[in-house]
This record gives sequence, structure tokens and C-alpha cells, in this order.
Amino acid sequence: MLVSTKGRYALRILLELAQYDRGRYMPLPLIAEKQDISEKYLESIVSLLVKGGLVEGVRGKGGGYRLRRALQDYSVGEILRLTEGSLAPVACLDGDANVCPRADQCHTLPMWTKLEGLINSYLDSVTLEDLLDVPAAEV
Amino acid sequence: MLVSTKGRYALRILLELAQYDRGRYMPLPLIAEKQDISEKYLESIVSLLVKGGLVEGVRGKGGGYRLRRALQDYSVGEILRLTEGSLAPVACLDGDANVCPRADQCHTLPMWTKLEGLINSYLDSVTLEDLLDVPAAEV
DNA sequence: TTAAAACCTATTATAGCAGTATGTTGGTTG
DNA sequence: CAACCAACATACTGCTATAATAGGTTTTAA
Repeated sequence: MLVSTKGRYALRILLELAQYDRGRYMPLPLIAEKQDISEKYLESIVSLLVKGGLVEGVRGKGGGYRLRRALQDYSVGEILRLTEGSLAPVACLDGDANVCPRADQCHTLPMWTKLEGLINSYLDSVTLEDLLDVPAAEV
Repeated sequence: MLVSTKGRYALRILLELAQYDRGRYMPLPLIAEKQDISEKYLESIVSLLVKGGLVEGVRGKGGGYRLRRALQDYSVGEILRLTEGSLAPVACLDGDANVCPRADQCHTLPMWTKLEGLINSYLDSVTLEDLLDVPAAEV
């Protein structure tokens, strides 16, 4: 699977924050309840978003999480790469550690590279704003 | 990861067969040796290709495997869907069993569907012939 | 009749995903 | 200052799929 729950949940968290009163901080228990996802698991994901600078966290009573940017400044590609680590379709392209010894004689590498490019450029072209615009249940 | 070793090895097997004397049958031990992949693991993958009708297997001395079609009649998409089961980028789209209860209110589903379409149509557009045409180490 | 080869079934090792548990730090409010 | 809320941190667990491995049985040509 290219995108696991981690990335999908990250999107759901951000979309939830996007629909919350933008001036206030939304506490995690509320996000978890609304999205019906385990609070503890969510926590590990939000933490990635905070470290990545996508979201601001504030402690103590009245605290919670808040978006740091305008919706159109979040691309799905960025969000998924942050949470998933990479959107490489094959292990050969994942990180620079995996330099295949057969790379120079590989007939498929150019195809994988192109596919990775397609995936990234499509996901980079979609923003949180686009996602909210699309009425759910369209397809 | 969208495509595991199973799918990648399947492509390598087919490309190896493509470069072998097309009139003869290529025995598995030879494929394994040339591709430097465990013979036993390869076996389980070739077996998928035979069952899927992509490759013909003949037993006994002098036997082995042979392609059944012209190179341009094998699309990478078909090969990968056969060996991987599906090219769905997210679990939500994998099989009909995973109908998400939130599907009708999901803001991301249309995006995933479109991404799956992109992936499939690109991979369907590439054939074994294309792969062999491209000089390795191009990218 | 021997050897080469595909074919078949079961088992195992490993790793990553998904989730849980427990505790610590920081900030607000009565 | 005490209690509580909430983010932050770390460690652990169960599960599942991948990636193999092992040991056979059948088929066929020489």
C-alpha cells in the first residue's frame, strides 16, 4: 500500500482542524471523538505534524492544535511525504540507501522514476482547500 | 510500498524470458541464476504467471518457461495487478470488501480514486517491449 | 530408468503497521 | 497553591503481509 493509515489519518486531522473555529485550539480528545480514531494513535500522528511545522500545539487548559497556514498552502503531497516518509512506489527508490547494484542495467528503473514523478506531482497539485471544496460523495 | 518484490521480480522474469531464445523453454534454475534470485522464491512467482496465462510452463527434461504473447501485448499494469493483487494506493480502494462506512462523507476518496486511475493508466500504457527498448541506465 | 524440470503444500523469519500503556511537562483556573 | 487539562515523550505489544525456505510429487525427454 502506498499510503497507510498514518497518512490518511493525518489528512483527516488536518481537514478536521480546517473546519474548526480557526482562531481557537482544538484539543486532541475532540478530534479523536469526531473522527472516531483512537486518541493515543492520533497523538503519535499529530506529533509528526507539529514537528513538521504544519500544525501548532499549545499545552494546558484551553490548549490543543491549530493550523499554521492557509488551506491552499498545504499540499497533500507534503503532508503524505511527511507522515509516510516517502511516496516511492518501489523500494528501489526509497531513500538513497537503497542504491541497487543492478541499477545501471535495470530496464525498469526509468519507469519507476516516472511513476514516482507522476504520483508526487499529482499529490502536490492537490491542496487541503481543494479537498474541502469537493463535495464529499462526488465520484 | 505500492509494488513489492513479487511484482518487481515478475517483471524481471518476463524480461529475462523476452531476451531468451523465443522458440525454446527457459528452465527456472537458469532464470534464478541470471537474475540472482532464490530459485524457490521465483518458483512461487512464476506459478502466478502461469496461472494468469502470461507464461507457458512445460515439465520434464528440456522443459521450462516461455512467453505466450508478443512483447507489446504485455502491459506492466496487467503483470503487476496479477502478482500484487491490486495497485490501489490506499486500503479504502482495495477490493470491494473495504467499503468504508465514511465513504459518503469522505473528502479524500475522489482524490484516491483519481490517483489510482493515474497509476493504472500509466502502467497500462507501458509494455514489455517499451521496457526493453529503453536502454538501461537512461534516467 | 535416470535425471531434469515443473508443480504443489506447508512452514518460518522478519519487519512494519497499528495500536496501547504509562508517565512527564507545561499552562489555566478556582 | 492545588487541581485539572492538555500536549509531549517513551516504551511496549499484537498482528499481518512479505519474503523467503523446505521437502516433497508428478511429468517428460534422453
